[in-house]
Amino acid sequence: MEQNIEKLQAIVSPLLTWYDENRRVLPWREEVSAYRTWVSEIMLQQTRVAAVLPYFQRFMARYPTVQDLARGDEEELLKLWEGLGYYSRARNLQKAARIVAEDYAGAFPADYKELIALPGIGDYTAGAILSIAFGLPVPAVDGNVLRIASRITGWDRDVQSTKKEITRWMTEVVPSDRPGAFNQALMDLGSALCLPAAPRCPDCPLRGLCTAEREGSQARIPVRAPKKDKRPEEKTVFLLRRPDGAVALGQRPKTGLLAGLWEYPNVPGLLTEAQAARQLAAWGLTPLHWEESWQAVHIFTHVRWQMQGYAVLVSGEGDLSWYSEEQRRQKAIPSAFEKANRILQKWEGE
DNA sequence: TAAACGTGGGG
DNA sequence: TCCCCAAGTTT
Repeated sequence: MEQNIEKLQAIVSPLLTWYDENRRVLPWREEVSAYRTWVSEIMLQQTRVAAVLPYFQRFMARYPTVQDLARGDEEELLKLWEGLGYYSRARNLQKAARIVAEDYAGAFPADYKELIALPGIGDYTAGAILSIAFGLPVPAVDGNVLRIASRITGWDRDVQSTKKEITRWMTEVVPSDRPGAFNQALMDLGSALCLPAAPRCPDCPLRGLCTAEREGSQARIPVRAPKKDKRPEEKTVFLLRRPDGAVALGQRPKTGLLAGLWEYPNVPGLLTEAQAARQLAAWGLTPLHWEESWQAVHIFTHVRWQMQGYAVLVSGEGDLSWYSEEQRRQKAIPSAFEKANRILQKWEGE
């Protein structure tokens, strides 16, 4: 074990040197504060840097301070978050902002236990904020660190105990003079060179210090958990427009998948056009013109939606709720309904 | 502890 | 087209 810590200690200096020359220029690195580090880390959870960039910029323009976020409207926040996924992150972000604003007078606590008590902040994010924003020598063990540390040490045990073990090692290894740079260097190395499938070992500054590279075991380290099956779901989605331009939308339940976001009316199963016509009648609507139909698949982490879509011009109000273009602009509709969104955009452009 | 929780990009 | 993800946290 001690040997693994020594292997990791050996990478600190060459990694920092590499980082100083190769670090990515990122908006949350240009100007560092606990608030900005926190927001960026939440957005980056399970999300690529390129996807985060535009969201981060818009977010900071709209909510420059934690007080602005605390005072903000949740519906507007979700609209800003629309398309970024894992929407509970946005809700937790605001819950935490309100706690920081009220209980901490707007100043993030530089304390692991207090940070981790905030909604949405777990072990990794607390470590990232403490090291990057507060300069404290704390590890921030994410997927990159797991991958790099297990390869450096040649750790090929199953994934169960890996994170705890590597966190223990990294606690000893994080340099107290540049903890934030060290943690971010690991992220950049993991993103640029120490890739999951095809690591670019010949270009790596840690070549010669890496057990996996020496043994040629990069491909099987870290050991990955077996992938799980996705539950198939079939649904029929209705893009319904009235002659006055109003479109039917519904709000999803407050819990579960895409909680609280808006969606087009939909029912379980793949309906034929005749069945869809009966569904419209059941809602109390009269079809005036069947505009178009489509098929779409949307893959979530654990569910696969197979969708049949119908775009119909209808009359009546029925049991549904109708919204004008102005009202729709303020509602967050997830990417799962992209096809319908696109058709609607086309209509709005006409 | 394992499952739930999104999305867009790359191979 | 399909599979694999990417700076995890919550329950």
